[in-house]
Amino acid sequence: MSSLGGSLNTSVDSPYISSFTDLLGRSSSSYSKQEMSSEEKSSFRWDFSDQMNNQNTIEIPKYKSFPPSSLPISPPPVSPSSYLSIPPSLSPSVFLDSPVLFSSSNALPSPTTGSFASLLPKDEDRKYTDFTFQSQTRPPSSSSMYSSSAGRNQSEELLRRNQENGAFNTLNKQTEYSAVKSESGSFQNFSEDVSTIQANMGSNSAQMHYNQPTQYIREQKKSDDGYNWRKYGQKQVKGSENPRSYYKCTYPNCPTKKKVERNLDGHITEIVYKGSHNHPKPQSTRRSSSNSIQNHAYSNLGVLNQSNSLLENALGESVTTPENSSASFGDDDFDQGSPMSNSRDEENEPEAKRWKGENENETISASGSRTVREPRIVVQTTSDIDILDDGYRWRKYGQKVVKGNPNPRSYYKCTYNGCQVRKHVERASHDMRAVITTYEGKHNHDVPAARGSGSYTMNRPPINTNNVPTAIRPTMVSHPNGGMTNFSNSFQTNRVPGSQNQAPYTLQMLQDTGSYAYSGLGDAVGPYINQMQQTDNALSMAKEEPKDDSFFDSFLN
DNA sequence: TTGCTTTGACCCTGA
DNA sequence: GTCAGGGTCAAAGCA
Repeated sequence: MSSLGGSLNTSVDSPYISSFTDLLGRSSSSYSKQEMSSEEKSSFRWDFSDQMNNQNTIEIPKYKSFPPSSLPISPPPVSPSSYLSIPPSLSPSVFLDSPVLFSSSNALPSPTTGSFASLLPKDEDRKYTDFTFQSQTRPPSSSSMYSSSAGRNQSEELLRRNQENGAFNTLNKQTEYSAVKSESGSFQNFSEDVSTIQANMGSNSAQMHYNQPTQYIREQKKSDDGYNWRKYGQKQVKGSENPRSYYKCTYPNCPTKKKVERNLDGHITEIVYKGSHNHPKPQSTRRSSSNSIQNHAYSNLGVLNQSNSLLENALGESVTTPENSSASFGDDDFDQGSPMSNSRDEENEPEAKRWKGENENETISASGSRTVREPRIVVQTTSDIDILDDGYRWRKYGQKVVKGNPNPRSYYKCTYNGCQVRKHVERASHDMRAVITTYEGKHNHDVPAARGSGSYTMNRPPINTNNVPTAIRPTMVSHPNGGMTNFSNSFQTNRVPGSQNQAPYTLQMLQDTGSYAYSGLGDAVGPYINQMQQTDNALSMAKEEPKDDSFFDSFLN
């Protein structure tokens, strides 16, 4: 869809265009994508900036209008000034930060992240045998964002240099993680795709998946998540044909439990962890009883985040944004093996209360302190809540289908170090466009500075100068700090609620700053832009390699 | 014998 | 108080 140079078009073929347009001001239009004329598509594509100003002059389908299979997958003639361009120096991490990277032509995105809850294959049967970091056997595809192998070669060289320079300190960690994930039999695809993106992004981290020593893979084959589990129950839960199995950590006095749902094929459809391990990961090579299931609910996202770190390391960049510091799969974090250990300390707090707590609004920290959270419920009848995010960084840590709503409820926690705020998001059962967001707790920090703002020091080529200094930060629908606020579909030059330090987000920032664009725009626009781009890629992926929805589902868990 | 899974019953919680 | 649903227990069976 885009050139090797890193330009990413904002083709309207992305379903998120609609959302973005909603964000830009459309409030109620909702004709299908198929109804969009080519002129409109072209208009939006080539005059994106104009659309920013003429918010009400174009109707864009809502998010449900997913692109047809006839998406253009061959690289279009790229005019860097014509598309919403992202310079090649853009940190690929932004592409890894949103699960929308993996899109589906027939799946609804996550209400919050835009992630597609079900896409990638989840084929346990494949397990280890077909996992390899070396398998970039898929020929360059026109559906890839970029198709040049030259960029990859260059990336390899850069990667090698970075490794020599010690910039790949976390490589092994990543390898371990990836290998672990491979046990689901599906991670290879993810790795490939990420790598493809990275390579195509011109990143020197492109080969990180391909160059990793296989010894780590073998090591990881020895165990699952490293802990030993004992199944203590199984139930057929209502509303799902999938039996749910209950596991306990076999370590003495370890309170950790997990419940696993499998579909009829035996594939994991959901894993929910309860509590955290109070012990180091057993060194035993004995396989755990949970049959090679990983910490899907936590590590799946972690791989994205750690990929970020790897990319950044590979790029030799210093990325110190709160998200990266808290959400990246850190180093020893994952080694702890705890389902909750993929982040910082606050992540390690017992989750017993949250699994099925006496009080859903109460959590008990490891030290015994209790945190009572006040739930807030906001019904958002927007087309896509992804764009209407609240400016904070959220990391998905779970997902489940709750009674009364066939739509899965996505669970997120604030990635800010020490912040206890959580939220869960679900689409209303009666209206898929309505999203119910429940916040728990209050942020103990401002809206985090936009990722990369001031942190990315990449050289960026000048790009589109057709700047439109229109603030594209949407009015927040709700805010954990300030409670609910009225939602407006109009763009405003407003500051992020709760933050006094952030400058208004402007499209100019987006266009001028290149890689800053994503970060500078914060969560509101960045993810959207990510989505636009990633969706293009993801859709191409989906077209190229039909994937089992379930894996992606687990990936998001 | 040990450790694990299976499975029906029981308990708890919330509506 | 009743009922439904989810989580847990524990006996039985299996490897």
